[in-house]
Amino acid sequence: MGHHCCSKQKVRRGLWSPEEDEKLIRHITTHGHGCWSSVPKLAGLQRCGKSCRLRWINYLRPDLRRGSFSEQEERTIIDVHRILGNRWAQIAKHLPGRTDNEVKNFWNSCIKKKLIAQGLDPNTHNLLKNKSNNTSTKKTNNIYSYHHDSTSTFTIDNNSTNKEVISIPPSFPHIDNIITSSTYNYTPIFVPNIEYQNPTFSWSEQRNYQSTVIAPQSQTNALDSMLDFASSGSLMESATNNVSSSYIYENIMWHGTGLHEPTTLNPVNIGQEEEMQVVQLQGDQQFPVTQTKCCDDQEDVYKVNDHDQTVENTFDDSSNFDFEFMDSALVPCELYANVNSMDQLSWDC
DNA sequence: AAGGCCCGCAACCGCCACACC
DNA sequence: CGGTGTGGCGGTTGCGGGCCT
Repeated sequence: MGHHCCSKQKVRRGLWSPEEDEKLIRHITTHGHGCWSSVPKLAGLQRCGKSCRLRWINYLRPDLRRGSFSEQEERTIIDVHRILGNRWAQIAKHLPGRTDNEVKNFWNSCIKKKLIAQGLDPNTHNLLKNKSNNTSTKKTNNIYSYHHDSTSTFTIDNNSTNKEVISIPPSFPHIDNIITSSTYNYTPIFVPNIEYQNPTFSWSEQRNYQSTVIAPQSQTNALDSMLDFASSGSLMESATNNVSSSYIYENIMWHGTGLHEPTTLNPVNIGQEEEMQVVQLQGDQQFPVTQTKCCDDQEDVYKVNDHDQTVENTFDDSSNFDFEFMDSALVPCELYANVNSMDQLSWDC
């Protein structure tokens, strides 16, 4: 087996010795790699060209950044992965000095587990759904996870037989204003100086019910309300949720955080429409968005009322996503870090 | 101390896209 | 236009070190 370039040769396999590394470095720094298939012969190595290339790119390159990933890098990986999926090479481009292999390994060994522990599907970044107890009503399929900052998480499975409480915040700020609409303030995280030649509208994600839950002081115990919800499957939410998401609109990637105002949190209300306002902060235009959540396991349909036009998009995972644009639109983590992270759900006092 | 197990990471494998002939 | 070689990428494997019993 093996690659075409090394099928005829007797090649070494396995870990590289320091001597082999030295030969490869010496050859490439003096001659460049040129055609990789000729590198082994020219460098005096009994390796296949492909192996040489991999060793250089992933390990020997002088511009590599070694060591553990910073929190900022981790955040960047999660955020970009949310949009691009397992496109490790593309993700690595946003992390200077990191290789696709490194990012992939870090994802598989670390981030993946963290997301699962947070109740998130590492593939979709959506809330994990409990498929094991698929009974007649939809509500038994849903797990709602509530997060507050990064220090604690508690998960409520609305089967009510599985309530795991890891920690509960000791107190909650008071909320005075009770309004019924949801307002999302979107800020562009990348504003290219281009004309809108090819308007796109792509949600990278929507996550309705993963949010910070802030109970009013009048509510003696937030946990009680959560457990009410868990047991009944329905609860008039006496809380204000921070919600964040991002999407692409008119070739601009927008990141939004906002308040999902008190509403009915009810897993059986799937199919009902939920209105939200998208407010463009740089400019005067507003884009009202109607978001319709369809049944489980079906596509979500989003209607965008853009000015006087209505654009309708149907999404199946990220299949309609403008990958090419994303590659150019996403910025390195140093610049990216000054916007609120999509997952950063902090107490809003 | 030794054996088993787990896990991170380097390396490999297989596939695809593209260039060239 | 098809065959071949090469680069690139994502998925997977397996080595080896650390930890536990």
